Amino acid sequence: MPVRSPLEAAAGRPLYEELRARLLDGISRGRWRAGDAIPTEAALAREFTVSIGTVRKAVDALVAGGVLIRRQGKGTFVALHNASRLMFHFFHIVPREGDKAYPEVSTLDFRRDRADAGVARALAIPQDDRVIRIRNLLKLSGMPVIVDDITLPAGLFPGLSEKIFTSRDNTIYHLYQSRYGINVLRTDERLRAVTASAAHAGLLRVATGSPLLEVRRVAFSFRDRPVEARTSIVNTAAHDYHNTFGKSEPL
Amino acid sequence: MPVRSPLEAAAGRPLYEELRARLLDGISRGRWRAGDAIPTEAALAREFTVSIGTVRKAVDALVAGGVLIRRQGKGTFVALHNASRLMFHFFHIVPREGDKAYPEVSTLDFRRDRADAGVARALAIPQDDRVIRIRNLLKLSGMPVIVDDITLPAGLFPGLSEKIFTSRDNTIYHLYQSRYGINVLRTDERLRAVTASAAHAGLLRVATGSPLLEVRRVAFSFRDRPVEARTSIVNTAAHDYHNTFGKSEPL
DNA sequence: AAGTGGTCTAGACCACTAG
DNA sequence: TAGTGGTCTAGACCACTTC
Repeated sequence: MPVRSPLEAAAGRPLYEELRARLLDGISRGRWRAGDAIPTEAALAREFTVSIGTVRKAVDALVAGGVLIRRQGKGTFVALHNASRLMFHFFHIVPREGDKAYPEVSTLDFRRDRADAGVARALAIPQDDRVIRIRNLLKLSGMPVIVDDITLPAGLFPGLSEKIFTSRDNTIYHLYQSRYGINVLRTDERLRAVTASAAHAGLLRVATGSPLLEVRRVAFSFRDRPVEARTSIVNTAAHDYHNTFGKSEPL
Repeated sequence: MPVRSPLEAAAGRPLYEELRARLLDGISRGRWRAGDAIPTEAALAREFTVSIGTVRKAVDALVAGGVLIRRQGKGTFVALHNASRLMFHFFHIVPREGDKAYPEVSTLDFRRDRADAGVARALAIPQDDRVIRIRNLLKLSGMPVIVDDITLPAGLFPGLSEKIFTSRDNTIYHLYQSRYGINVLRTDERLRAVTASAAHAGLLRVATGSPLLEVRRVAFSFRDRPVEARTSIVNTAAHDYHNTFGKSEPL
């Protein structure tokens, strides 16, 4: 008799949907951690008493959502936030001419604070809850282009210090994932044009009042839980915010 | 003996990939037009001598790409550009507070011209090729918010006149599709912050030099053929460019 | 009742990875 | 060689739409 109850045809829900939810639950509860292999398709079929075709359909959905990664001949793994995945999915600033480049990040400020109304709403936490605020300067090809102001709910990142934050050998989202088990699956961004404040103008080496691009981003993890709020101020003199919609359909 | 040759296992390509390409080809060549039903899954399986499962996998891919739409009990149809699809996929300007609203469009200018270097590159046509230029003003809740400058390759839109353009009863992309068989499947957008020119300032009722958001979009049809270049100037005083990345994974 | 897409099964065989 | 995911088949049954 299996430890887990076999899937039940819960309320008209397809079996593969139910299985997908169970797998996602297993990941978010830590049964499998980022980088781990989940059981083989045959093993999952046995465990949940469904056919392999149904397992594949459930796994397909999670692969499409960026939660799992298949490697033929090796297994199916919980997605890791590596640098290239981040660049591809969540970093949208590119040179107007030339190729996409990796930013060089320096941390200007790291402090603990209380959530103001705006941040509290974005992160779905009570006002005055503890948060961590970080200011980063991002350079592209040596030129300062982006000022990031990041706000994290302190409760989700226990023990996070400036030293840990700045000594990471990888991206920020990788740190969230490897140290705190927080996988960023989705982001929501709102953009507007603003004029440079004196502080931003100084950091980005433009005149006060210059037009800059403001990107307000909220990052979400499993169950659409907000885990980071970020405001980026971008000098778009030589860079664009770039984006495509719809899949390319190679014939 | 079928009119079309049955699928051949072309060069290590999966059958469903080959079938997907054939279906896309049939659509882009007019075998089925927008709004038409394609043959039933059983009929396609017979025609191409594959199993229904393989047909479903090919159709799945085209549904995911927005080319086809399934309707249970009725059939599978070539996607139509209706207003809600457009709003959802290709219109990203939303009020900072409140719900997404449909824009009210008025055409300020309509003329024939020759492609300059920038437009020629964006549309992949020779410089000095004939193009159609259109300027639209978009109002949201009665306020002028966006100035659109649209450039179309004239060769793709024979006989398009200001009267036809402005008397349409639906969206612009719907006109492309219903009158010229051009389905917009993908867009590529680049954003930057600019300062308002005198002309834009007047149209958008802001001060000259105000920060505005510039969106440069190229729209692509089948085979990644560019069919429209558009520069939008947006007053982001009360509106945002809004965008999400990654799928939401409801548990 | 007939026809459509939607779900699910059980299994065969292939392509890739590792020891 | 053994084990993994990837492709493909043939069919059963269900849910929805239309007549």
